[in-house]
Amino acid sequence: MVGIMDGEHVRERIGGVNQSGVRDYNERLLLSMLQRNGPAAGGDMARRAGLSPQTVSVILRKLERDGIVKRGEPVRGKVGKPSIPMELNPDGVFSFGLKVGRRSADLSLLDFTGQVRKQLHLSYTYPMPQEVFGFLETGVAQLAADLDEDARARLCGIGIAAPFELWKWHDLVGAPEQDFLSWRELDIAQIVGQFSDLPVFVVNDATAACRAEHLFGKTKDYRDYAYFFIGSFIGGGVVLNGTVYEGNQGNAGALGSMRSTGPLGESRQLIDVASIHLLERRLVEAGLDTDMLWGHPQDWSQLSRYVDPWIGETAQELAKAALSICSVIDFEAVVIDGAFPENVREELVERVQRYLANQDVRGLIPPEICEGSIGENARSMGAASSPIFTQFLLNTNAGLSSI
Amino acid sequence: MVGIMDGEHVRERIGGVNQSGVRDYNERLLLSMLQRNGPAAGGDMARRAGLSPQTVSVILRKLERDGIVKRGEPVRGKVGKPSIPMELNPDGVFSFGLKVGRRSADLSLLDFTGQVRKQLHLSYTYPMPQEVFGFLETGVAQLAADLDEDARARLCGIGIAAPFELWKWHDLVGAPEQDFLSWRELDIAQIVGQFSDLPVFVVNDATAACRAEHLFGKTKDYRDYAYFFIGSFIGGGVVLNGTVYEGNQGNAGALGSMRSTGPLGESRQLIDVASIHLLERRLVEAGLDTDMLWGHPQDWSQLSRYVDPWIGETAQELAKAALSICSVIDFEAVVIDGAFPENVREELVERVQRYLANQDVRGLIPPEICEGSIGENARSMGAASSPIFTQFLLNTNAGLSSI
DNA sequence: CTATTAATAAATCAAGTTTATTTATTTATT
DNA sequence: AATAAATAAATAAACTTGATTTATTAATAG
Repeated sequence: MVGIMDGEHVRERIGGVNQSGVRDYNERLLLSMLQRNGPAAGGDMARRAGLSPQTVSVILRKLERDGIVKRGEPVRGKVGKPSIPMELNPDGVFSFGLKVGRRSADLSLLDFTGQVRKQLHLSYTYPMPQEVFGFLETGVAQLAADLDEDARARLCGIGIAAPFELWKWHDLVGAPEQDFLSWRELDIAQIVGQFSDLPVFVVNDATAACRAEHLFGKTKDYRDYAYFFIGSFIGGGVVLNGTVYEGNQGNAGALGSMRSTGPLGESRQLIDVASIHLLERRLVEAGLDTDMLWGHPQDWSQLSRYVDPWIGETAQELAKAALSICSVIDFEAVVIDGAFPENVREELVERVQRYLANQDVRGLIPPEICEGSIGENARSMGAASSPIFTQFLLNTNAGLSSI
Repeated sequence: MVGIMDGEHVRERIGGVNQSGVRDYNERLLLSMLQRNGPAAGGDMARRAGLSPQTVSVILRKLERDGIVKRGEPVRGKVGKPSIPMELNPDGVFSFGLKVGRRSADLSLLDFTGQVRKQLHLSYTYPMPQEVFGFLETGVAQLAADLDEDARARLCGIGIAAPFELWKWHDLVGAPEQDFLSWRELDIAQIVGQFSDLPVFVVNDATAACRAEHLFGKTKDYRDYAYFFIGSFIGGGVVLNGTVYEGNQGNAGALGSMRSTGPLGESRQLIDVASIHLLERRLVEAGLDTDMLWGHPQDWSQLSRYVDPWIGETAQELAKAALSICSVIDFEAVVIDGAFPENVREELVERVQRYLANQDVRGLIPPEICEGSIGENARSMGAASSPIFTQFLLNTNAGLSSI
């Protein structure tokens, strides 16, 4: 089995490959194919993977025995024996995902196919470790208690999505610097380890959202793309070679730090000119209630007087940033999502496309600009998908060398 | 054997792995270790690669039989049987590299260890296909004729480094648009195929330079870095996970297209503000002879009145670009090289470091800025290294799936 | 001479491939 | 409607490849 059952976690190897590495690779490959393209018969998968039908058969039967894939309905109507499509077993793997945000935290229980089975929510004025991890501890216990014994044994980890260097936020969120600095000293894995034996994965929040979009989103199947997630603060993620790329230091896709230039030629960062907190500030200045921004379901239609110009400015900045991004890596597309209503996303993407047409693209292959499809939940879903990805799916950026 | 001898070229596979894939991977891994870290004994390599000594022994003996590695002098002085370090056989593989530049083309014959064995040079006012490929054809014939039969059989390919969308250059180089457009229709592999059976690899020129630096340079062994090559026009390359990353569409590291902003807030590209052609133009405006820029060996000391301000402006732009680049991928370093004298490179790097200190690095891990070590020849050497890399070394970005 | 280490041969093990068989269908024929 | 032929899927058995384990030999320092 790929990982969880025998407690075999992620090893960082430098080097050579042996047969069990091959088996692990091929297992992950088949699971990734099912994850990405949906149910498929063994013979079909063999053809696509370039493996012999027998090999695929052996691997699939083992995965079936382990309960992480299951047989679908036989497909009749063609000559010959009907084919039996195999599919991921939704109940085969479960995972927790915690998103730590500017104003709230979400805890999701995800199944193997990316369905959010349960979700808990916590609001605050700003996040503090004790409260957040208290929420996580009780939440994990509560959600796990609702599962039957078999499902509980199939919990494969806890993913935690938080902004990079959260402790530097104190001025932005209005928290006392001294208190907030305690985030810095935190060993998250150690804290979580005190109340759970599940493996813990800490990820950048926007990278988590990117992973959710990549694994579970409806976006076209691009091999390489950059991803924006516009929340209180804008962030980004990067997909290379069909796999989310976190970066050697875990800080790839820090697109909020892209340089922009103000009207007076002064240097700014994207985070200062293309984030929802700008819109929020304008609402505050206008004496309006900012809770309208974060309602469930989200509806910004009452705010169009403030939202429309915000979309315009944000789109302009995103268009410029998109091209700089594509100078570094020749992404096929730039995908945009965020914690806003769908019609806002749609409008934003359309405007970016329009601005892009007027940019200087010498030396570049201009990317397609398209909408993400998950929205606000992307971060906690992406957090939860990290343990699943690491233990069951194929990282095409790591080769065999670091499985 | 990895490739050349049995004429087995690069296949793009999508999928699964079998035993021969494993063998190929491990062979490439051992060769890459020798390439990167120099001679090493089998046992030592086994330890580092995490393979059994036996496996390494078998592979090395085969590579030795094939003549691409050879035994070094036994190392005595330690207890036990002396170890026999293995090393790449310089005469084991040869490759041609053609650089097509703004004012000249270079053809290099490279050996397996990266030594330029022979080099030919062609100058022009601007490059035209017929002249360039004529030079390549006669040059390849001439250099091959100088080799003995065994060495000739070990030629593994022709790498060609040219700028992206060369045909769009006509206004920059002062060529008649109509003539120059013929570059566009060109099927380079087909043209070269008419006079040579060697496999042909076309690469972006700056990416080629980056590969030369990565394989043969003295730069510290960073896992991920961005690379600038400043020639007539500035270009870039990208190293991810210890391997040069060309990009899905072959246009990764198009750093010349990074956006910059002029004093009036107008949008410009790096290529317009950080290239040697700017310096050249100023020399022309001052009525000076631009040949001083391109002499061999290069000496710009007479030009300091023009060079110093150029360095300053270039450094400022590079510092800003470096941070945008590191927002996309969390590179450990930014390496700077170019077709200029070493003291210019040194000064430039120092200034970039100084400018970087004043930049807004919120949300980023600031990269180290350091000097490349190869200089002008990097592009043709890098071009020549492409066939060697593709056929003998390990692409850690491709996994096993696309070897 | 002994302890130690390097290199490699022989036997073993793991995983993919090839070939052959079984099974469930559809399609053609009677 | 009954039956045979063709086809395709799935899998079992034998085979092949390549890494690992264990044992042996070689060379050297002390």
